Amino acid sequence: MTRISRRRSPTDANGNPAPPEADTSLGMLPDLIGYHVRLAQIAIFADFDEALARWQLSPGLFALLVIIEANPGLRQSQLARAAHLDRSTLVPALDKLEARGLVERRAAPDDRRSNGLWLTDEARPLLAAARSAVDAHERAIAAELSAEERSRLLDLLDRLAPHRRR
Amino acid sequence: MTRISRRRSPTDANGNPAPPEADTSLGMLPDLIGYHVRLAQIAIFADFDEALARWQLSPGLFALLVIIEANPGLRQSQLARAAHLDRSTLVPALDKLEARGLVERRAAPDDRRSNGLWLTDEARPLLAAARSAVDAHERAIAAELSAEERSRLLDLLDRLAPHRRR
DNA sequence: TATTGTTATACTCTATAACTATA
DNA sequence: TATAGTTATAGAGTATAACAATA
Repeated sequence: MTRISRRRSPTDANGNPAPPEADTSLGMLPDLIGYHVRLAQIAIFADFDEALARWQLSPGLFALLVIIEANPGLRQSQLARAAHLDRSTLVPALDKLEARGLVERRAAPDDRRSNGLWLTDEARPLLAAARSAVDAHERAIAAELSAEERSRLLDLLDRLAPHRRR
Repeated sequence: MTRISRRRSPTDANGNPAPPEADTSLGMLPDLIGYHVRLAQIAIFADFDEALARWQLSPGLFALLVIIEANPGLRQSQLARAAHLDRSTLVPALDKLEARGLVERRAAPDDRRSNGLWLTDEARPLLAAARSAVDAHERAIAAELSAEERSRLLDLLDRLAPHRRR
C-alpha cells in the first residue's frame, strides 16, 4: 500500500465532495512552484526568527553581518549590491546594527563620500554564537532530507527562473 | 570536462583573492536553504508580477480568486484560514477585489454575521485568462527543469521545516 | 460567551526621488 | 556630470486589539 498523493483529494472519506468549510480549498490552487516556495519560506523564516530571537537577528541582518565579516572595510554601496538591496534600504539597517554596537562606519581614507564597514569586537563572538544557532536551525528545517536530497534541493532552487537571475 | 561548481570561488582568474569590490561576497554566506529559497522567491514573484501585470493580480489576489471560484459561497473567515491570512488582513484585499467588480459579498442566509463570497460573471473570463498567463509563467520559471525534477522539487519543498507545517 | 466582519493601528521590508557632499 | 550616503515618503503585506452585531 503506497501513499497516494501529497495532496488531499477534494472528496472526503466517503467519497462525498468536501464542503466549503473544509480547509482543503488551497488544494484547488494549481500546483505552482511559487506557492510551494512561499509556504516553505514562511515556515523557514519563522523558524529562523525563533532560533535567532536571543540575538535579535533577522535573516537580513544576519546576512549583512556575515558579508561584512567576510569583507572588512566594504563600502555601503558594495554591501547593498551584494545583499540585493537599494542603498537607501541599507541605511536604516546599518543604523540599527551601529546603534547596537555591532558595526562601525569609518570614513574611507581615499574617498570622502564613502564609509567603510567594520565589525566591532563585540560583534565577533555574537556572530559566532548566532552562526551556531543558524546551523541548528538549518539542521531542523532539513531534518527530513538526506544530505543528497538537501544539495539536490539547492541545485533545483538555483535553476528556477533562469531568465531572472542576475 | 564537467562544470565545476554552482558557486564562484572567491579567487579571480589569476588565483588572487577577490577584492571586496567583487559581488561574490554573498558567496560567503553559508549555503543556507532559506537563502536559496528567498532568492528563488524573489525571482519567481517578479516574474509572476510581470506575467500578470495586464490583470493587475498579485500572487495573493490570484490565490483568493482561485479559492473562491472553487468554493462558491465561502465565508470570509474560511477563506482567511484557507489562504493562511488573518481575517482582518483579508478585508482590504476583498475590498479591492469587490471594488474591481470581481467578487461579491452576499449576506449569508443562515448566519447574519457572515458573508458568502462569489465570483462575478466579469471575474470568470478574467480568471481564465489569468490562469493561462500563470501557466506560461510556470513554464518559464521551470524551463530548465524536467517534469521529474519539477515534481521532485515540489516534494522536497513540502518536506522542509516539518515541525512548522500546520 | 464565542464568532464574524470590521476598524484603527502598527510593524517590516522594500523602493523611488531628491538632497548634500564629494569626486 | 556622476557617485556615495542620506532623507522623506510611500506602498505592499502582514499582524494585534478592540468593537458592534449576531449566534
